[in-house]
Amino acid sequence: MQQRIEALLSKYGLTDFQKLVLVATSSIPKGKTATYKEIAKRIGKPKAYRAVGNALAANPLPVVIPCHRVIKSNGSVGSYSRRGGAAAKLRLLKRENASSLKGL
DNA sequence: CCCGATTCCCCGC
DNA sequence: GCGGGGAATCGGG
Repeated sequence: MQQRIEALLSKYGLTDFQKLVLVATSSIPKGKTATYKEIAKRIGKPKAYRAVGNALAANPLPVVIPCHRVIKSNGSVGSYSRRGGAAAKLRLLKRENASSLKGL
């Protein structure tokens, strides 16, 4: 479970906050998406939405952590690993979960 | 010290 | 009611 992820992240040299965010992200239910704020709230820092994005940006396990499932509060995908990646992320979400996206 | 995958509030029309 | 801009906030290098 997520516990496995935390142990894995530990060897990546990440901090507690990083691991916390990544684990919370990996815990996102299938067929659904979570907002940065939701993740921040989940880890106990509802105001750390920005830090949450930072943690996801350092996500060393993109195969275990569906960072593409994490979007903005207004329904937009926000950004991704690199510029323009948002389009791929949106496409991925539509193909994987078809969640409540904004619609481009 | 500065920046970053964000969010919310206020103002104007 | 809608759109745009600025400030606030948290952590990491």
